[in-house]
Amino acid sequence: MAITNNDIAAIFNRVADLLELSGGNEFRVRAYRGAAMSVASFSQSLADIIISGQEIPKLAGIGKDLEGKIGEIVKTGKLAQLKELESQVPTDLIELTHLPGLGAKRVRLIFDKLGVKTIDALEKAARSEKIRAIRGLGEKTEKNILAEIEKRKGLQQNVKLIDAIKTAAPLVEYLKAVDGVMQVTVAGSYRRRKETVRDVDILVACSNAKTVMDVFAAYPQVKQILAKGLKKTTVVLESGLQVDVRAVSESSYGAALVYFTGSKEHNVAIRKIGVRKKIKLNEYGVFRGKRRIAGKTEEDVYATVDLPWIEPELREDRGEIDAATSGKLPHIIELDDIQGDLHAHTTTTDGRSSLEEMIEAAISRRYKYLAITEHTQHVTVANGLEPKAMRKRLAEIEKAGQKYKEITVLKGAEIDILSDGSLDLPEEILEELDIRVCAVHYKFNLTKEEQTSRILKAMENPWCQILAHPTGRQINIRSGYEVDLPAIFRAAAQHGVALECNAQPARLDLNDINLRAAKEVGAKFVISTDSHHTSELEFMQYGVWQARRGWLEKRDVLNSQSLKGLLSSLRKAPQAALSHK
DNA sequence: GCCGTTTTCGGCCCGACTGTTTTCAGTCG
Repeated sequence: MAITNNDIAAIFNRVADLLELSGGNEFRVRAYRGAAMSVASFSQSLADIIISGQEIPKLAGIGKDLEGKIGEIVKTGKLAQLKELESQVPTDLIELTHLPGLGAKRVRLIFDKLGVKTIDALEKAARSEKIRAIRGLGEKTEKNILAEIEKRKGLQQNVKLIDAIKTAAPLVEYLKAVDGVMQVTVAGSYRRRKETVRDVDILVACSNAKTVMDVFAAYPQVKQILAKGLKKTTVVLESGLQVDVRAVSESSYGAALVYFTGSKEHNVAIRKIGVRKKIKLNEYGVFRGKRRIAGKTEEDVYATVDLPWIEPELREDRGEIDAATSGKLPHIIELDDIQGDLHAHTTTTDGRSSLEEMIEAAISRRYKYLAITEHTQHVTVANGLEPKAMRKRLAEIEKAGQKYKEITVLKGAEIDILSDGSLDLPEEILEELDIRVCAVHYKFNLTKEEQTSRILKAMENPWCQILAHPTGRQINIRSGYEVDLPAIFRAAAQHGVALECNAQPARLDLNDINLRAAKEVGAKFVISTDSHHTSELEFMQYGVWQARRGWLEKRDVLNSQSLKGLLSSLRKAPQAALSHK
């Protein structure tokens, strides 16, 4: 089993956790965590690079020592240093540090004094009031520990971006109505458009921070106040979502926006540039000595470290700072670039809007084209169409399409990839289609090798033009099938099969890192909503956000082209079939 | 453990809030 970058990152993170618990040098701990980040966000497989005998490229935060350790992990699957640490520090303690309010120091302290290693033992110790007896801890800390253990039992997952947006919208309006409030922006991972968010960070520019804190804490949906100060308040809403509100003056708004948008790693990276230039960046501004030299806008703040403004979706410290320094930031795609949708269902299969309703909804979005892609027969749960019914449906789509001058309706199908890699439609029907979207819908539990060869076989089929939702994952529901994605991406580039960025907010498949990895090997993409209702055409925005996080530009995305451009860029249908058309 | 436009040694981003203790350490983002 090949070692993935994520495996290496997990080992480094575990080393960091154990080093921290053993009281090791905090900067050394940080070095391991930084290395883990660096490895995890690197788009090529380090194992592949090493096994093929190439040099490991220079990665940020990885020096000679850690490079050697990556080699050791790839070659042996293990790290001797980790084994050594595991024999010295009880590994159970790592889980305790994940409890909010408990870090390595306190976990170690409680372990040393009471021998507590597990959550259960911790709960017992807290209930019998043994925690408060430890010098440096107290009654409040003990109660907080119990509260956190209780909360854990009804564990809150990261929420999907769409749910965070729905929750935040009324709260933003509520805060905007407060006297003295000038601007309200949801920052954090929400503004970076991550597929899920752990909490919602709201930045308020105002002249009366204390009032804003009081009014926010009194928001009717607040279930619990976790912290409340003069500038910052943290609450949990009834929905379980955590919300932070931070208030600053208008003159600091740009600096605060940079700080509060993150990511943390991006901020650290630009602050380090600041340190080299003898300036200090914080949420109030940029300072040279005591003198404030910027802070009102984000552009001003970036300019002090000689960087152009960087799109929030790129702020992950995954190379955007180097790109910005060298003037090579990508011109990432925008919603307005999208000219049509290539994946949509209707009431004939598992959709909830009629063909005409879907077409009219696409027209109202000013699309130039819309592909109707009903399921094929194997997907029985979605009322997939047998060849005969599919042929009838294609005729209906063609006829309906002729009624509309503003848009071209493409006859498509979402063709099931069967377990042997063949396509779920006979050639004579494949030939009638304008667009062929292929996807896996069952047998998720094949081995990685079986699943990979199944999908590769489908991609080698000359009729396969688009691979839809390539991993099959659903956010917070299932992780997707095991498949060799780098091999899929290479095949996509080689055969000219476009990879779908599925815009369903629960799919967003491919994800950001995979989109970028596929782009780097030369693959092309489509962004499609997989709509089952007219209202879902709006999901295009989510797909575009994910694509932006994956550094995709207009030229990478085929449905940003005119109909003519799209059709000439999609993989060509087999010549033999075309010749007798 | 990494890193270098004052450096190969001596730094390593920066501030808010909490709880504890009485001036600050720990945690978090």
